[in-house]
Amino acid sequence: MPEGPSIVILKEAVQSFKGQHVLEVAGNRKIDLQRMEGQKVLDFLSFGKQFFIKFKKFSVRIHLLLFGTYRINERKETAPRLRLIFKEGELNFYGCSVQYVEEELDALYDWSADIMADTWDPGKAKMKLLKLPNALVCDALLNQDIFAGVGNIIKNEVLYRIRVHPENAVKDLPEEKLEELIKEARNYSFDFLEWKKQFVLKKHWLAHTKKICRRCDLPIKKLYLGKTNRRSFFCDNCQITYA
DNA sequence: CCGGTTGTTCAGCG
DNA sequence: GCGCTGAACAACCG
Repeated sequence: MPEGPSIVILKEAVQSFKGQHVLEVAGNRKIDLQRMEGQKVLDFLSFGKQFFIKFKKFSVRIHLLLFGTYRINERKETAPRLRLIFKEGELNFYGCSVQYVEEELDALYDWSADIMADTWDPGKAKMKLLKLPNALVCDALLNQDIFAGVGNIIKNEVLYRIRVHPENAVKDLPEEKLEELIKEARNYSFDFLEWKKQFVLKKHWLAHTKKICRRCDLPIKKLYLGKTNRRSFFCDNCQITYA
């Protein structure tokens, strides 16, 4: 479910509830869910992998983490963490983190760091990367302060596409390669979005979970790399180490 | 049926 | 106070 593009799909899918009042709230999250009852949904927003329901005096932040799911106008067997019932339809969230945010969202988030946002700022991403010269690129791509919304799949696919080995340090990449990384992080994320909508995302994976490199026919390596220690799938032969 | 994971936070420790 | 590690959470796929 939950890399940035999937949250964009969620946001688009709930737009019809915008402006509606919450008639009833349920859920097993042990915070004061009733606070939302009677409130009008002013907006639905996303920042990276986070989804927000904006009310007048507060917002609700939902993070689907690894396993979170949602249903719109239908229910799963399991108990929802949060259920919002509107005049016409309902919204159910399962297995996710649900928190209130009291602050203005604009004060908390740098929207230009959201890989999917219209306001995405590649120049700013480059500046942030240059401040982390020793970070491995596999970690840098997962850094939500720089690439909010990029997850492990996007990481692996971007590095494979631009033929960069995941263990390069940021400072070792030639400048144009660093810029290509930034550009492709966004570009692949939009491919992800389209493929996910068409239910053909997996079919398009070139590296993630793959065994053989389609370029050179040699085995794809699977290693847990970097401080993030996440699965990296890459081709030693095709993906360059610059150091 | 078990093992693994598209993610993050937090406690505990040195 | 720092970074690092492991646990915890949770649900579905192969």
